[in-house]
Amino acid sequence: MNIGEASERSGLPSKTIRYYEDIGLIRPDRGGNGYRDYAATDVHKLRFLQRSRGLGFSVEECRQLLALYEDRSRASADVKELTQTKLTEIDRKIRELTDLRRTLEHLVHACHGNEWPDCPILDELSDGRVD
Amino acid sequence: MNIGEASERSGLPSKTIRYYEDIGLIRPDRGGNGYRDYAATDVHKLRFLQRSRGLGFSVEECRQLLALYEDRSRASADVKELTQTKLTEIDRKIRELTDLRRTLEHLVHACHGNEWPDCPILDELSDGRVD
DNA sequence: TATGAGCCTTCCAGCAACTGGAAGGTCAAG
DNA sequence: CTTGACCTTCCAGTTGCTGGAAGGCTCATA
Repeated sequence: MNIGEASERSGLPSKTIRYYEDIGLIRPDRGGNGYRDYAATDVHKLRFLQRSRGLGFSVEECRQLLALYEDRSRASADVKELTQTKLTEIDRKIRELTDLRRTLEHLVHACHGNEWPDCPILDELSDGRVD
Repeated sequence: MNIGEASERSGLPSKTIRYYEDIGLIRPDRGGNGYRDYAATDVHKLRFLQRSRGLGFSVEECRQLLALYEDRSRASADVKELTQTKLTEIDRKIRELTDLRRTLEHLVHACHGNEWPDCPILDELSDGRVD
């Protein structure tokens, strides 16, 4: 499939897809006409990249995450350790998003009319490190 | 408090804090010596920025989120709509992180030895849009 | 009072991760 | 066989920092 379709299916702009190829994240085939030719696997990877980038992982971190998929010997200790690190990061992100969500909801429902520093819910939010 | 302490308390490098001032996200006082002087409020905002940036919100989105806090008339329809939009985004991010987490765990526990395209768990992961 | 470490300041340059635009080749439809 | 929507490469610009130089401020210690 051409880059346009890959773009549509992955949710990434063509420009970005070419950029990801430049920096070695994906290696699509080329047709006789020089056009890039994407397989379903490539689209999976692109969608994966689209998501993990949007979740605040750097390109280098995404490269590591992709490597977890590509590594045939996933049982290795290295890979397990890396995965564990990433799982911890993901858990932290989920926690932070949940906090953020709670803050926003409370702001709308309970804090209307008050400015930030005076709002008790935001104090509560600050991870116990309020000072 | 000086920028160093604000940095320590917010988790943001001093460089980044000065940059956020450049682009108008925060406006600390200045002491007689020209040093920036951060209040507790500023640190709250900085910590908030540190988190939301790390969760994949753009600086402009963070500016909007901060505005939600600063807007004295939070009951307005505009603000409620913006908040709702952001809540939806946050929910999506949480869902995506949860998926990502599940994928990683499954990869370690169930898929060892197989390559990506053949792994049924990754098919299942692709949001029903596998093709 | 001076000297030095460790802050702080501004300014400018560079990097990461795109993003847009120009200039031109390919392809399917009419 | 042309028109329009694709595709290609290349180069320049933007965003969001990040590092370093050059110099000023502060405070402890000699």
